[in-house]
Amino acid sequence: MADINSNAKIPPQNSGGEATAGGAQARDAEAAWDIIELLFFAYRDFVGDPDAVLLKYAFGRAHHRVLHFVNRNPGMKVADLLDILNITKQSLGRVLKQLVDQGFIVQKEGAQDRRQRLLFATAKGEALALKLAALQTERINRAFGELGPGAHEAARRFLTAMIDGDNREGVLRQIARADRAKTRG
Amino acid sequence: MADINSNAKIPPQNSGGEATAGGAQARDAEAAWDIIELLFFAYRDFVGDPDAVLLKYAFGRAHHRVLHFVNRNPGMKVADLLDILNITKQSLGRVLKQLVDQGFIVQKEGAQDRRQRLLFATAKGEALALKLAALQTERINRAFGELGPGAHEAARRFLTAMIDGDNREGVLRQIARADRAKTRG
DNA sequence: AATTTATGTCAGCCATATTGACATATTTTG
DNA sequence: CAAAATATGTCAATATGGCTGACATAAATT
Repeated sequence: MADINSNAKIPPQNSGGEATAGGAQARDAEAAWDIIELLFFAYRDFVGDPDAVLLKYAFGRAHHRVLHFVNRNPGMKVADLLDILNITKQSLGRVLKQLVDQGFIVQKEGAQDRRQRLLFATAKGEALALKLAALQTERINRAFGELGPGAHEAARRFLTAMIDGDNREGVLRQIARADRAKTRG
Repeated sequence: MADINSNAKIPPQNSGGEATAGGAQARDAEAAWDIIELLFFAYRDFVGDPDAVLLKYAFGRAHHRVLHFVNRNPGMKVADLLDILNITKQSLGRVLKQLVDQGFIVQKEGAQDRRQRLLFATAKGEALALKLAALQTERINRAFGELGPGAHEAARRFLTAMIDGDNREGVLRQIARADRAKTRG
């Protein structure tokens, strides 16, 4: 299980009588198969939502990731973005250049440190970022609507607990900071 | 936000005083930013676990996905796998061939329909699939351990609700069927 | 017998990632 | 101040995992 592409239907199974070729099954009883697979399918659908919109701009998911985090963290450094995305600067380079060239992101020289190229979403970039987030929010709110109250908090707690322990605080701080950044405006 | 690569630390933010280039923020108040980003980071760490193991076999996430579903659904048809992964047979071909050539998966002619090449994990393949699932299960169980009882059920409900409505039943059936398949052995 | 289905394969292309080397400007340090 | 470190960018080559289109084969269905 890893990242995924997009949607697909679960096909009818042939459930034939053939036995598995392997021998040793039984002690995988405790494996959390349900969560592993639900996470796979849920995430697949979740990231699939924006794809149609991105297609119209000839953008891929790489662009989405960059735009999302830049929009959420106005003035972030290139190095910070690289750390969040965990890609090389060469990989970021191409995608970022396209976003800048097409006016979705601007880079401004750092005030204290003029080597830095701080990243900002333009109005155009923010509009796209919000459109994409709205699609995903729609799915999330639909889910919370189906589940009872408290579902949001439960999901937040579950997802937080799934993050690497040594990184969790940083993530929470980052989310809180971004919230502030985007709320004050 | 979309699929991701692997781990990375959240860097300190420069939180500079620069204002965003865009103008319109404020009505994104209802966007579920927290869930969007938590899902991103949680999934990133979740799929990152197996990467180190896969590296030793010179396998990628594509191999993991194939091996996972074949192991969970012994005797599945190639066409079913294509539908679950939502890739083309040409894409599957390369990865599947490597798994077959290296003895992780075997293909058997269908009994009723001899055109079919039913897929089975070998003992070797199952061992690897279980090893990878164990890593992910470890993370999941750690999370459920931190949260109280009922966390498993809550997570299951949340993730299920996040799946496309028209696909949800199929996913649940698929998971249940796989559980049966691997339990009877 | 003709058609459809399940699968495989060849060939070429694209997006996104990688490593390594090197360049430039700026800040920090000895 | 000179040297070293840092932030960023860029060139080139390469790998992975997707894609489309075309075509092939065997077996099932009509």
